[in-house]
Amino acid sequence: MADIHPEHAHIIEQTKANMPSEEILEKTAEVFKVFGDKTRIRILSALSEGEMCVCCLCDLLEMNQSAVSHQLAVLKSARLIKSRREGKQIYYSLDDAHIGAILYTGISHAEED
Amino acid sequence: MADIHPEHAHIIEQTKANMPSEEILEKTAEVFKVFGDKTRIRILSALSEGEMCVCCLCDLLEMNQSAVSHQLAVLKSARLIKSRREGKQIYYSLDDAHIGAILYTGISHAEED
DNA sequence: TGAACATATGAACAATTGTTCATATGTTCT
DNA sequence: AGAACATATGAACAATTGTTCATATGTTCA
Repeated sequence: MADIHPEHAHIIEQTKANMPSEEILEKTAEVFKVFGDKTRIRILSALSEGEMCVCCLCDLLEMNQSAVSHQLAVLKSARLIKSRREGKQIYYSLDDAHIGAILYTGISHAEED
Repeated sequence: MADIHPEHAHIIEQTKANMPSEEILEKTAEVFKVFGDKTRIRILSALSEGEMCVCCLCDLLEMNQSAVSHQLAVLKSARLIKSRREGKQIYYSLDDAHIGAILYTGISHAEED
């Protein structure tokens, strides 16, 4: 590891002071981690069009019900989606508009170049 | 797996038609995956203040040089950061303004509630 | 109440990931 | 050219993750 040049010491302190807290950094990484899976992106993308029940998602994604439910649980515990029951079926939707915005930003970035 | 109700079939087709391509969905997940690590979020957060050399990052993050370089390589191959050499040192910075925007959106979300 | 349906959940396994250690590459200065 | 410095990279390992299979929970309807 190299010695720190005198003129760098100040920048390091400055940057350290401006960094979000460890707790926020941790939370931020956790949120992105949840977005960082193709199956979950597909679910979020579908839900960005409106609420949908589990069986529809299974059909849409062509995945078995267990795999879909597991990912819905991950998304829900991260508060990216919410659910409501209607009879036997459970409908999922994006938790708030913010989620759609994050998703859209990421998709836009991926669509470039 | 349940049968699809007739009124759902239409929604499924509609949603499927509006979904980004598999390639875009894949890319989107990959980008978020790179954002989904605390060390990398700390690096990106630091670089959002301006360019920084590797040894400064090591000092700032209190991590060894190898670990930092490995993560810089991940960030660079995902085109989230770029580098420039100045003598013996290599300075890293965010690849474009878009990256800062995505980071900021995630941090803002984490800061809520 | 019991059968059929819709969804959730636990265990297990392969695959992926982040860090460390050791070493290689590339630059500067004498 | 050789020494010192700054960074990159390969191998190895523990830890985490996504899916599958089997089964549990909760709801509706006869």
